[in-house]
Amino acid sequence: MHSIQLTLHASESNPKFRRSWMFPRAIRKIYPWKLAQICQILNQMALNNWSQDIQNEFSRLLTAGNLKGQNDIRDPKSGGARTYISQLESIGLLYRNKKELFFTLAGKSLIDFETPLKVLQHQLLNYQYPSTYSNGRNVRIDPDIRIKPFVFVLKLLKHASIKYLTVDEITFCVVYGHNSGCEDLIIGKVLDFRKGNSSRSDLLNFIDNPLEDLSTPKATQKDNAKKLLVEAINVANTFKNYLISSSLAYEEAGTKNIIISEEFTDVIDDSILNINNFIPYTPGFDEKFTRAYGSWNKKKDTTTNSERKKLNKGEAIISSQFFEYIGNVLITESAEDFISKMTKDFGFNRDLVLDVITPLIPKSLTFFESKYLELSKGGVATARDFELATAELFRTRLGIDATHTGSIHKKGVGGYSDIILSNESLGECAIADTKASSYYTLPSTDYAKMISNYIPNYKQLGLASDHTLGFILYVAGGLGGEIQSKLLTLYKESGFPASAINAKTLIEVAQIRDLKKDHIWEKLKTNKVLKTSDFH
DNA sequence: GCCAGAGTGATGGGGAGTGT
DNA sequence: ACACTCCCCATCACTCTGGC
Repeated sequence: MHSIQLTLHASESNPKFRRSWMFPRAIRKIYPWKLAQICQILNQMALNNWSQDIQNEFSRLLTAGNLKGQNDIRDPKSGGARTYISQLESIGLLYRNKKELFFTLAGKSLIDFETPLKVLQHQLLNYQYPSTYSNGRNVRIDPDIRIKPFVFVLKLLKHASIKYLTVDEITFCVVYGHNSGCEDLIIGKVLDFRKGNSSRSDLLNFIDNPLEDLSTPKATQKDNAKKLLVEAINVANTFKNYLISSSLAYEEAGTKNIIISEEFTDVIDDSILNINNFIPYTPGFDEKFTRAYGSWNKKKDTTTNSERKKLNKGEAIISSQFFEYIGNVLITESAEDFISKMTKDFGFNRDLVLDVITPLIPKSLTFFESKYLELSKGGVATARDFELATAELFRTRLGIDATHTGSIHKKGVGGYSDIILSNESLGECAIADTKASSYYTLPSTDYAKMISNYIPNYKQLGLASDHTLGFILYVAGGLGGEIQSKLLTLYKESGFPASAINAKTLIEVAQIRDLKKDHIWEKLKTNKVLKTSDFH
């Protein structure tokens, strides 16, 4: 155990093993709703005899559901479907026993709408080598490599001298992340890379022994360092897409820099503390490993799962399309857009569509969470969608009247805030401004806009002219700096309570059951950066 | 031990999408 | 309009299995 470095050295030139990370890339953006979509389709198949025929049928269903391209299967023994299965297995949603497939508890939770984003985060934070996947015949990651890739990179992202990573820099992790002791080596390489203002074309210069370090058992051109490096960059790109899909990190607006998501600090820090706690893996006991890996909240889930209702082929397509829809659109009461798409484009009967989706609607918000977080940090590119989604969230999920005023043009000087909230029963309204920023500090220009434009102007909108102004609210992806004291100053100067809330908190509040509108309204007046616990 | 057929999933590339 | 990024997938090199 003390000789990890030595053992690695001994196998360094063993061409039987891969020396770098690998992830299945059937799909790279593994958004929770997308994984749920694939699991949903798979769940309609007969899983007790996973033959090539069933695999081809699975491929056809993926095509029918617009989940993959419209290509016909040319090779009768196509590995396409197997790559999807391998991917679901590698993140612990599925395990295999001889010719049968089974969902793990994590996999079941995903289809059952139980906190899908948390499930994915948990699975990635527990992703480890060695594993069933890393020991797989075509992967063959060196069994001495012992690391949790996602936790390792998140820890680097927290490092004071690193702070962000690009795909090029993540390639160093892919190639040299053999155990947690490799951190210093990688930090050194990243800093050297930055110091030289290097680009992708310089990357190979930072690989010590390209042909050995980049070697994989299946590479067809084992002596072509450039090709091998492209492959490692591809793995880094896949890794980045996995990580971003889980919302644990995000791409900084306008750059290619990957940055840690502050709002998930608690789960991330907990995983960093446990970075050296591995799930035991013994080659040959693959089912045992994956079931342990996939039992994400085992303590809670002791009930025997009742057999899920099998949907027919049409219903499975409607259902899986609906997962995609609710992953990308915050739906109101009726999902009319979706219904008309399914009737017009797919030719389904309206009643059938309603039958399938009606039970899914109440919990649909849990799938929109990752999209909302993405919008909340996207800068100018997503600012408008973030305004609209926030207004919709207030209206349909918090029961508070909200009007999107961000695009109303004001004659003369100044403008209006993004959203006006109103509460008839109290005779009050409120000004809300959204900021699609990951680190919003309420800068002085915004402060001035509030004082000199939004507050004096809002009554001209005629939406709430007879209402008194109850409070001012900022909604942003992330909040930081001196925002707390600035809110207090704003309150003192304007006379109106001023609060701020981040996107994650707002969407969590929207998921709390039985919150009364007036209760939320009062909490929004508390003059501070709000937390979910403030609303209970 | 040898062979043939079945199983496997990484590899490399076509091409859609995106930014400028 | 052009360059670049990166998504998704079918192929195919390799391994395994079982019959003799």
